Amino acid sequence: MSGTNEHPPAYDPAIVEPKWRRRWEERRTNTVDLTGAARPFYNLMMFPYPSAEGLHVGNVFAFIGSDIHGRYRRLQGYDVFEPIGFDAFGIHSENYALKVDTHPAKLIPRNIVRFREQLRRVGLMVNWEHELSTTDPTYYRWTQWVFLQLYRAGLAEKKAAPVNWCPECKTVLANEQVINGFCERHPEIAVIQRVLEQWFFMITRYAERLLDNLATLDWSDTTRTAQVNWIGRSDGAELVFETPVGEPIAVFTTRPDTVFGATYVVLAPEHPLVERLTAAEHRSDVNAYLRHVAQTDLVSRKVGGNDKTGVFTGSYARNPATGETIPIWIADYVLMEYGTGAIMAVPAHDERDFEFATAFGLPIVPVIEPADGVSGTLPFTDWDGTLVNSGAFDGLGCREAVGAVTRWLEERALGAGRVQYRLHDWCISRQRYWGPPIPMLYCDACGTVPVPEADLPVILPPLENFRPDESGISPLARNEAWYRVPCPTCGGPARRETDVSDTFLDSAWYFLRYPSTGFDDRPIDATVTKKWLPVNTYIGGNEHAVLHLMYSRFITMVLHDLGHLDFEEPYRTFRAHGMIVKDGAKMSKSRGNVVVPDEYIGQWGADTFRLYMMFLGPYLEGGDFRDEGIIGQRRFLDKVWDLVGAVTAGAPEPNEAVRKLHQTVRGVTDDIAALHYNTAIAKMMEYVNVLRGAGEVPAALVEPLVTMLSPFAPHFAEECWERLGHEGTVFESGWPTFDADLAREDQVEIVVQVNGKVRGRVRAVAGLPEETAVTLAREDASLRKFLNDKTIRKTVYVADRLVNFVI
RNA sequence: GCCCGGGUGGCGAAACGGCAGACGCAAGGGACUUAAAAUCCCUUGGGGGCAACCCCAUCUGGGUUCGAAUCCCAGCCCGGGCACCA
Repeated sequence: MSGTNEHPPAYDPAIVEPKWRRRWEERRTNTVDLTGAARPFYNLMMFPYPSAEGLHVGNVFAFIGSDIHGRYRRLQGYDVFEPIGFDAFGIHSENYALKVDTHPAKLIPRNIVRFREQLRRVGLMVNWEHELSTTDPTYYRWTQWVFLQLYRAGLAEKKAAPVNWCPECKTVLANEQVINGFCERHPEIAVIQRVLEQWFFMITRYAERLLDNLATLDWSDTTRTAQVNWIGRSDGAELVFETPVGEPIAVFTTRPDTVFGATYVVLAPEHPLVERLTAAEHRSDVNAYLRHVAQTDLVSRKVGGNDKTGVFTGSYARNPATGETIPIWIADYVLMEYGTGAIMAVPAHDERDFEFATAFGLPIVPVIEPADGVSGTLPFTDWDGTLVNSGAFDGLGCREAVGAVTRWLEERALGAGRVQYRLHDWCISRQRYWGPPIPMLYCDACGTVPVPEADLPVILPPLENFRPDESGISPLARNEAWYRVPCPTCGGPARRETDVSDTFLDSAWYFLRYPSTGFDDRPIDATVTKKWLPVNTYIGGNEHAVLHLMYSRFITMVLHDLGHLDFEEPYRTFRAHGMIVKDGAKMSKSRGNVVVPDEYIGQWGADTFRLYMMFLGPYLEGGDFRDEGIIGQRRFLDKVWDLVGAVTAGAPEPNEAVRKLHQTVRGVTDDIAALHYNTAIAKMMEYVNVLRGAGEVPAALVEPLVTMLSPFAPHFAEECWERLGHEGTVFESGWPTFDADLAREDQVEIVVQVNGKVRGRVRAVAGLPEETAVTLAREDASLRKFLNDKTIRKTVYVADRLVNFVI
């Protein structure tokens, strides 16, 4: 075998990568002992929706970044659990299935096979023994169980609610499928609204806790801010406007200080008092208006600013502050789902009311004078003003007037302080096929009855034709054999709920299931959950900053309150990574700019590709995908490969390379911890460049490099580790430590400035006292012409870095 | 309209308020080669100068500071999210 002119083998990922993937499987390298682990660390990444196109580079970017974190934690000595699964139910899969005319039950398993293969090839430290899919009855059985827990807790309610309806598709559309009021699939068809019975989760009852807890979480600020805004807390008051029909109109306002300027009241078209307050002679106008509103879809109704429409009811209400009677109008700029569904209109101090009052010739009474005394143009909506035309409150500042006016009205039972949230209750009904059936029954005798937990799962029945139709009722309603069942309570005839639940319910609890996938008789095993949860680090995209992250926090809180969990926040640390775009735009099938990683991984290997994705730009910011420059990462690996092949025995002499090693360990450690992967790679490259210029390189200088590189290029690092004579896995080598003394430079270059401009540099021993350094700087020859005989007014000294003379 | 990001060489980018452009790509020159590829060495923000050096330069305009890519104010552009929320 051995020749005389033996060259070390060149690095070939096509050999190295399959070899190590096989070994990891054989040796169960990525499997953690869930019961025995001493230092459990739960590293979570967002499970993908297994689309027909396969994983794209955006998904892979997210996974690689999370995987690097997991591997880094493992090297620090943690027992890292890094699971993956598939978010395979939902309207995406269903719509795609309809389009290609293949049943999702056939399509999805096919896609999952492809995804698994792609994920495997990326070289993630995934523990495949805990894989899950939301479409698996052993999973959605417990999704249904979660629904029942909420129902038991009184947090699930069925009520009528408007939905978007496309008359052409003959189906309910999600808000995101409505584009400027038109159906996304039929751009010429206007979407209308229809009222259907839907199941809701009462997440609004948790609004305050969801908001307050945010301050305690270690989350990316952008994500936290998004949640704060989504919850949208407003402090204000609910005020009472008496009406001739006995029942008063309650309005919510954040500006009770402007109540003296309320010149009319507006009801949402769906407001319960509309009917009773409509005077006979206005009946036909009102009915015509209500019909008009029903023709408009929910989205374009809210897209607004412009043309206000409305109609007068013919009735009047009493302004609780002035005692005057003011007209009651109906207008669709008032939304039933926010506040009380009615407002007091203060046209002088609200943009929308001003527009409406102008359009319909209603009176505009200013009650706030701008603080600067200049009577500004109306509407004046700022807080910095004083009250006028407001009786005893004239002269008060707006902010103090809020409390004073509210208290005054409260004494007469005409108002009270109130907090309002923008957060809506979570509609979880979908009149669709591809989801877990909602586990409820309707019995003629007993009414609404939950499916007993022992009868779960309610299996989603095979259905040849799952296309939604004009009925607005789920396709499951066509399967009579399935929905007709005896009532579990009385045995009489009952029918199943035929709606399925929202995909966001599937994903709201998947992280709770991963550690417990081995238990088929319970959703969440108490012992294993206590050990592994809450999640230590969750890394994912900010596109889920509100919905998914909010829903999973809510579900976790509810399960905690019911005694199923002993923590109420699911994710200790959340980091939002950036988005990978292509040519400046989000990747999407419709844009045709989706890039899949397969070709690159095939050509360069996973390790080069992983490094490349992470080097593309800051992980937390994302960037535009392009493929120029992959070669740079391959060159880097080749250089490390050559260093590994040429190491010498013996201990390293203290020299420049040793210092650089310790600096590199320090820098890379900090960078990885902060998810600054691009600069971590750059620092390793610098170190490699130093080693290459250093002549003989002892193994002790290369081994820590291999370890630091291993989270980024795991297969490559394993092979190098083996070539360095080690058995086992590099992931048990331990994260390298650094010595601050050895990292310290003993010579520094001090920049000498005159008035902030660099005029010279002096080399000096590090750590010089200020006086010595300043003297040294002043004597520098290149400074002479700038200083000459001028007086130095001030000297600024930054240790080991700079001296600045101000003249 | 509102809320988040972001604007730095030919390109991706770096830079505790302290030498702007680390690291990498591309490009140009050279070495090796019959040749090409690969590899190695050198150059590479703009302008001036034989040169040591000097001037200009981080979207624009102001400000704070001994000193600003970085902090503050105003504006422009790009990306993402929300959208009549009273």
